[in-house]
Amino acid sequence: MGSKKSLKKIGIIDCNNFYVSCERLFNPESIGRPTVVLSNNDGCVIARSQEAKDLGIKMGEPFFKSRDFMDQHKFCVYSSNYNLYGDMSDRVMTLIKSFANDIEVYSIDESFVDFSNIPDEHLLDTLRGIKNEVYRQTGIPVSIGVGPNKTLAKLTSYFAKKQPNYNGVCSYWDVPNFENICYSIPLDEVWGIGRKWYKKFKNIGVETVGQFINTSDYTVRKLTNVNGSKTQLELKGLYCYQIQKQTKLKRNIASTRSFGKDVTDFEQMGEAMYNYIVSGTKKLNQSSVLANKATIFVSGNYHKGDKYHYSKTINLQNPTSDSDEIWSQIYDQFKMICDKKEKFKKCGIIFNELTPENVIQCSLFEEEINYVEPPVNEIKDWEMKQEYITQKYTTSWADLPKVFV
DNA sequence: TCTGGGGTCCTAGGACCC
DNA sequence: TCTGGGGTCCTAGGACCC
Repeated sequence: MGSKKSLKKIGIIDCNNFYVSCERLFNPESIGRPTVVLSNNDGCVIARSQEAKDLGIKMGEPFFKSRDFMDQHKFCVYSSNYNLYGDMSDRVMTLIKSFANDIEVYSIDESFVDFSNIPDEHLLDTLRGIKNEVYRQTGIPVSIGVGPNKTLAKLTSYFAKKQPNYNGVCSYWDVPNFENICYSIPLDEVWGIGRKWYKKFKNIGVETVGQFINTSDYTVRKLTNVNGSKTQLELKGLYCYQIQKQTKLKRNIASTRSFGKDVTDFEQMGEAMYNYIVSGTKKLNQSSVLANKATIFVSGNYHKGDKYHYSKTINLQNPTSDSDEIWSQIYDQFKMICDKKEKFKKCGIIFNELTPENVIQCSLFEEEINYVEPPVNEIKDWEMKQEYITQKYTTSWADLPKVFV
């Protein structure tokens, strides 16, 4: 037990069924009923309550396919409301930060926390305390896993959720026979092993975490990349992925969207793209950065077999967040990639090589930009669908009820 | 006329994550 | 009829240079 002292104790705190939990705070009628939250365009299911999971609703399932089933079972269905989730996330993360210094906000509903300074004998009590306090102050239930590194923390939180007796808090060092249990955990439950890699390993007879750990590093490296190797090392107990205490500057900012319907008209494509440029530049401004490059793309309806995707990266003449400047500079290339097909389902723009806007850049040769008129069009096939949005409560935080106190 | 290797940079595409 | 959006990182391959 003494050797444990030298190890890191890395925790993962994640919110259970986060979007559903947020909706339930303001729509209490959904508590106890199967509940789902839909993606943009009400396209597919991106969050499920436990009741929905128990009824067999899968993550990413197309909504139209299970709509009738959901009606029959009296589901509560919500279009996604990212303002609400973002606000709730801030509250939860701020609270967690008040308990621990070294925290990495990893996603909207998860953070890694370094608990290394907490004595072994107090670890579980501390974690339970955090779980209870987050629930008491925000109404959001969380699960916590802790282990010697991020990968094992994640795997441990899988236990915390799966096994009711852990009550949402689980330590790697308290799981009896962890090594043996690994032979009953499917490899794709591991953080860092996705669908494609799982398939590759399955093909060579490696299907469980235990088997993966015992696969030669040569094979792992051959079937994956350096990150696959790191994942294997972490499962063996080594520490490879650091906690990022400082939030890193974003490297890219994107604005992309699927259309409500297929779009065939170049004018409409142009209008959609221009709109995404405008909303993308708003994000640039919010982050106080300018873009040096822009990648534009158009693609077909993947699910209908139109698997084409054309993209082009454009070097912008000056670092900029001006939508008309950007529109003018991408226009020719955009027309070119649109000419390759006549039917599209999606397009977007990704800004790359971002620089802080307060750093003034002087270019030696100020080139003239040939401005292109922004498009105007009446018909908007590309606009998205949102039938189940609940707008309330997101604008006024003073009205936020303190539930579940 | 024929023949090379090594380096950088860029981009597209593919894997992963939530 | 109807299948998300926004990120990160890695790698292969082409262009170009010496």
